[in-house]
Amino acid sequence: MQKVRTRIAPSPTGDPHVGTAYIALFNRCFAMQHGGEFILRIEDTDQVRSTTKSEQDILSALNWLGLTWSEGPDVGGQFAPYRQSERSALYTTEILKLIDSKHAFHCFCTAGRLQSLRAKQMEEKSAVGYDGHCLKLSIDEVALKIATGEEHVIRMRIPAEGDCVFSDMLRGEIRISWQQIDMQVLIKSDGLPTYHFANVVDDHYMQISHVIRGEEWINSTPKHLLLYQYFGWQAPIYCHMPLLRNTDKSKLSKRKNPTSIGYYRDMGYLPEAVINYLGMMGWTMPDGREKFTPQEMIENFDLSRISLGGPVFDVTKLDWLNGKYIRENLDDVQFVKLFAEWAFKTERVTRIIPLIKDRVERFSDVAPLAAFFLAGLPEISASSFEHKKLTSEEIRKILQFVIWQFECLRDFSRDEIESTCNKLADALNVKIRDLLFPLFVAISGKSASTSVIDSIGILGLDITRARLRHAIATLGGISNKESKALEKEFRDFWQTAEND
RNA sequence: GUCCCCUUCGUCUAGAGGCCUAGGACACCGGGUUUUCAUCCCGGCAACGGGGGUUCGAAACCCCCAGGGGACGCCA
Repeated sequence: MQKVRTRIAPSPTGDPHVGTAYIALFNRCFAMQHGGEFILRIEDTDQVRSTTKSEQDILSALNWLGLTWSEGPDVGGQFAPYRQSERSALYTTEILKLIDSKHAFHCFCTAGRLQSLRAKQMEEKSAVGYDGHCLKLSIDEVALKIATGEEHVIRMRIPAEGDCVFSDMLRGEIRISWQQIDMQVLIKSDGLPTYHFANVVDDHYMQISHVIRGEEWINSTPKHLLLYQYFGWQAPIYCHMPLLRNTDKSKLSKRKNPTSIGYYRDMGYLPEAVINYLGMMGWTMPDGREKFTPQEMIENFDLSRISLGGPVFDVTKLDWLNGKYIRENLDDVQFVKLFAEWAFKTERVTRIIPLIKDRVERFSDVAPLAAFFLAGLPEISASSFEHKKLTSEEIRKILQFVIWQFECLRDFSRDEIESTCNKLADALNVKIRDLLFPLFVAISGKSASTSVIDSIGILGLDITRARLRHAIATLGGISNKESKALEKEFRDFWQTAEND
């Protein structure tokens, strides 16, 4: 039997997501249960959004959780490189095969044409998708257009009729009509492959035996299978996991939940507890015990025990489990060590001390001044935000805009935070000190504290966002309707700011 | 809108046709231990989405409906 090889293939386009860790956990667990290999591949074919910082953050977050891999961009391996941006030559030779066999074709349609096509299809309520316009081009026409340097993409052909039938390890037979499948772009106009193409090529050459991924991929599986068929390769076995959910059952998102692994680290969760908690999303030990290690999970793993209902990521239960780990797994010596490592990282303390030094007359003043750097969410109430000029509504708006602005920052540095606040104060036509007032309360729990801008920089985006969101919730929250209006206003503001 | 997936307590789940009067855990409520609180222990509340079949028997199997979710990008 073929050796089991699974992978996690994150895209380095944002914060390390708990959903990535969740899927990684099950892939790794399955591979190790079968004495196979678990590998990590970076899918950075989106040149615009991929960043090396994000890649580093993702690797370190997965490492923090103990989700180690035996092959990856950092450790190498026999199928290196493990970063798609370094594998371009391979995609180029592979796409040629599909063009030769007429399974792929050049498409010169403009974005404008595709847009109006889609609009027309929507209006006629017919299926939305590429209409095969460039399929009619002769070989000579194509050659000419390429020779003149006309911008183009490469798409895959899709059968006109029939169904794609495949078997999912968890869900059994799934049948999707080819008419539902669009002629997917395989190579973008920048010459780089899309996810669908690179993913199939790499999974083949990296000898991936089982693809365990989120159920959001079910509908594109036919494309992937078809590519394997076009190439004459053996396809892996697919297994689509349920998606982690927000409390309202929608797909877990940072708008509604802390999704960044960094948040859980910065809040002082133990990696063992977080990974245990993820392991009980959709899966249970045969004997029903809830506290277990990754090793115990591997020893008892049974993929068929996965339940398919989308599990709600419920922080309350994670809190209980984390407390259980702290109480039961840490003796006092270990507690001291881990707590100190978490709280007193030299680099961090070095940044905090200058902020409080001028305010300290005795060392006994330090803890009250700096406590909020070591805390989770401050204890605040709506009355904490009472202000002589700003209404509660204005304050909620400020807080929300600040969150959205912070999320756009490339580099969450003190200076960027400051200029963001200044810009926002201008745009909202309030004084900077008034704009900052709700931030002081939200971040430190008090209207007076150390520089809130420096504090935010030290706390980092994950904790900052959680506190700002908590403040909004304390003020009664923002209704859906209100949120829509704010989003529109925010976009307008952003556009005018861009034009400056 | 079209297609696909899913559906047991508020939440995570057990359940592979009779062991189900549906079990455990979190949360919540009550009680006990504790100088207080927390921990810990004990107890309580609370669910098979609806309708049809199949069967001697359905939470479990089939069909329909409803609800939820996802996909429909030169993002992954």
